[in-house]
Amino acid sequence: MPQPRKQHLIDTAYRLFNEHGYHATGIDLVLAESGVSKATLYKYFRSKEELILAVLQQRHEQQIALIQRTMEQARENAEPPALAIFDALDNWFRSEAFFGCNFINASAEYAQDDDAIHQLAARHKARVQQLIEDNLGALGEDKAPLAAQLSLLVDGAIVYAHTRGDKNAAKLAKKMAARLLVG
Amino acid sequence: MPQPRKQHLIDTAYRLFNEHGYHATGIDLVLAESGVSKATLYKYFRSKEELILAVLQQRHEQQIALIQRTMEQARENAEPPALAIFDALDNWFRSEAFFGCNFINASAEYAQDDDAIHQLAARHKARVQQLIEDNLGALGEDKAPLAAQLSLLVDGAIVYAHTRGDKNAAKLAKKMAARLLVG
DNA sequence: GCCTAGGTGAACAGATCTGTTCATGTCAAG
DNA sequence: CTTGACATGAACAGATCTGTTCACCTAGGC
Repeated sequence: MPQPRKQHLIDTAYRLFNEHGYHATGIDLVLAESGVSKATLYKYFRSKEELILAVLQQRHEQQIALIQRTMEQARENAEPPALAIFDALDNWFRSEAFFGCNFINASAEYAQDDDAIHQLAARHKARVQQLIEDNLGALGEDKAPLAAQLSLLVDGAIVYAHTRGDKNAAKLAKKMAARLLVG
Repeated sequence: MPQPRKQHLIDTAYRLFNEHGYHATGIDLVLAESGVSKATLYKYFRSKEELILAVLQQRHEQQIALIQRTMEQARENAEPPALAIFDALDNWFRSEAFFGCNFINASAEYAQDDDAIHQLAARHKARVQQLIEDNLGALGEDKAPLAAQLSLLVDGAIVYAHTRGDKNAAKLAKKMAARLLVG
């Protein structure tokens, strides 16, 4: 087993950061909830910031994989891949563990754009947007701005759902996305 | 002069909360930057949370007033008031002091939906959406979902601009909004 | 001059934060 | 049985946090 405790720390921290935010979640709480000792945490991570970055990095990879799977499945069903993202959002909003997007929330807490955490969030969003663009199919040469608009809709839906506690945000955004795709 | 120090505390705290976030901004920093003593702060506010709520409440009133003014001016110029909001966003994104929306950021840091700060943010967003709905003009009976969609676009533009540092988000959102309004 | 209201500055309490150190415990391989 | 790798628990340092208290100062009204 490769580093089971490191992984357990990341998973526990991920949950707590979501529920209570990054600054509000102390290292001691992560340790208590995970049952790992403080010395072990600081063996795997040089600082709390490094733990945060590891959590976001893992979440980044999971999200990208989920989006790719969702789009692939949609293409098999002869549906527009870009629209399928909003169905995935809909599922997410209706799950118990929805406290907004990790990256948007991290951007909010680390608001300065030269902060490493803020920049990681920006890179994640750019990667998602690129993924959308790559899956637009044969839609003329204006793919880039269209992907940007769809990406903006994704962020809008997430924030709308979280701040207002309104789980219908994904459907709302999907209608707008569908309009964009018909040209 | 009615309570000039109280106002000064709110203004200073507003700036610092924006730049560094709510948890990351300590009371002591607000005091140092404002030049007010700690005893005075705790005379006007029973706790840090109350100061945060006062900052958000003031920001709420200012935002509502700005949106109303923007829409009124647009109507005088025979432009769609709902679209004018995105021009106001564009100005905001290009100003120096743009660190995202106070209410979205506060929602992110106080992620639990039963938190007083989270709820104040939700009420603000609902009020803005109501304002949009009231200014849709003669657009059939489906004003409510249209206002919700425009509100989602506003949030999307703000988050897009802040996380990615892309100031063109307002124009991107405005194009989508214009599409929605033509019916 | 005197009183009062409001503000300051500084000290203080008590909690909590990140990060370090180290003696002890455990367990598997040789 | 011994060794080594790994983890624990607890104490510790030092900073920082919110919130309280109080002696002092200052300015305006009488």
